[in-house]
Amino acid sequence: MEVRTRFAPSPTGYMHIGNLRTALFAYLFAKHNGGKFILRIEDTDQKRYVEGATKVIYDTLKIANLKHDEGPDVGGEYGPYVQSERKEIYAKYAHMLLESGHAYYCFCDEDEKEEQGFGYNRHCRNLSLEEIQKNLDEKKPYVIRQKVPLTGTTTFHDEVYGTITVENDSLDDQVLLKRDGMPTYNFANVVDDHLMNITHVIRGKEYISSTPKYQLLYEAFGWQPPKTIHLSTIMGRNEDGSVSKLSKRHGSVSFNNLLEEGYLSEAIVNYISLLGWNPKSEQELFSLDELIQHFDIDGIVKSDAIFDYKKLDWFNAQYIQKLDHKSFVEKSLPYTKNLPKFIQQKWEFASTLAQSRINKFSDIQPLFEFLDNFKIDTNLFENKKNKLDKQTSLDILKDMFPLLASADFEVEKLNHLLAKYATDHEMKIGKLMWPVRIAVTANTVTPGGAGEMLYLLGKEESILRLKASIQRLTRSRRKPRINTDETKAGK
RNA sequence: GGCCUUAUGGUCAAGGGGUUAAGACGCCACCCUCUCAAGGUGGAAUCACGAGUUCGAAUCUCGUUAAGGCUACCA
Repeated sequence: MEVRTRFAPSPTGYMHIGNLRTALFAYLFAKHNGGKFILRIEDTDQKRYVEGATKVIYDTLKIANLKHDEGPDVGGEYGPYVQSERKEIYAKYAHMLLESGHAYYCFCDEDEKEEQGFGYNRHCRNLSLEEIQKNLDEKKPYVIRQKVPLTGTTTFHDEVYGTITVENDSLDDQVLLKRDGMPTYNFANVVDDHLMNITHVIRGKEYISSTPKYQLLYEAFGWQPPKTIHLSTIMGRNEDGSVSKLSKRHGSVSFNNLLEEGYLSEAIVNYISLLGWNPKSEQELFSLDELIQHFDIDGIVKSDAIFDYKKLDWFNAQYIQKLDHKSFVEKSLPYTKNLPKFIQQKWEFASTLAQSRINKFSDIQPLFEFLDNFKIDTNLFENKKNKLDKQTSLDILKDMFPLLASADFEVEKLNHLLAKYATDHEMKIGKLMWPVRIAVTANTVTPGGAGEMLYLLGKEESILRLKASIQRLTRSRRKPRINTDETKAGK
């Protein structure tokens, strides 16, 4: 039999990363088994209708490369694939249950509950035919509830959690059809999964508790229930150390936000594929095709996983480094808008410095923006490793200055010039590069070496900064003369 | 509260009676190096607790604890 899985999101307007992971696993399982992956929109809650929300779902699947074989937008022989368009179907099946005694009309108010807090008090469970008819004639609003057995147990088998049995008296008479005639998720999902020939239901484990009720529904209809594969929850670490379901307070949790921050879709997919599943090998970097090839229920982990942004960063950095120059420039360009002009103009070059230095594209801004603020601190010229103090730095810079002033500002030429100067003067390369780099950037930490920084700043600006540094160095040397005498005396 | 589920380093996790308890991220150190990255090498760090079964338990059983979920006319 052909494997058919489905992804059944409700259109909320954004795609939670946990949801995307469910879609991924459903897709991978179907494709690994040469089956079909179906998209169904679960929009039975009309109060929560969000404009444009289905588009978010289509876009997400498209960007993540999870191509569905059937769905509202691509069609298929089991449509319609939007639940709000299937209203009559659910009504029909609900009435079948009514007739077979597995469901009943309930005319209670919406807030009718039992005092102890456990579910509905079953007030309407045993209404006489006359009472029901009377209420119906009076056009009293009603819902249809599932008539769950009061005794016995219900058992189902989950492909990852194993066999689970519950007492029927712990199950409530859940609503199947709402007052507005729409089905609840709990009912619609059973009807649709059957009608759409779904063979494997893959969903979050928060549905485990409801599965016995679905099981009862399948039995009432005389249907063969699909196999279930429940997935652990993706959690987030709270500030106080506790964990809870991944939500906004933990960071970006929607696929879109992550994309905006500059994570690559492939990296996100790769990372979340390893959350709750392991390939039983040491491989960690997987393309989607490789994921399809290796995916296996055996590797699904039962315990919850905490989303680790640091590890996502690592995956993303791996994917970024693999990008060829052209695509890196292309993808990174939108993140350079607020950078100083001179860097934007030289982005072709600056991007090569960025590529190995960022985890995500939004790291670009902080990487380069400091270059716009030039505030020299003469202490930065002191560097023990290169045996540099202010005086030697000044000497080097002054000596070097005319050479740079007449130099051709190309990276290779600059680096060559600098290197040649060092060897000519029997100087360690670092001893020369350090003061030059500091002199033009006013920073000890820069995304590249002296040559790269000079080139990035351009000749005019570099010369200006060089002059300024020399001036400041000269002044700082003059003032505390008494102190510097010591070093001179030592020579 | 009731019911269901889960429990190996900080995180993802392998291992399902005998292992020096893999690997990855992160962290630390070193190497490379004009700084920062990248890359390389190495290191610290784990079986929630208590009983039981067994020659032997991270692994099987029971209990405890902790965490999460469900208990909606949400999904």
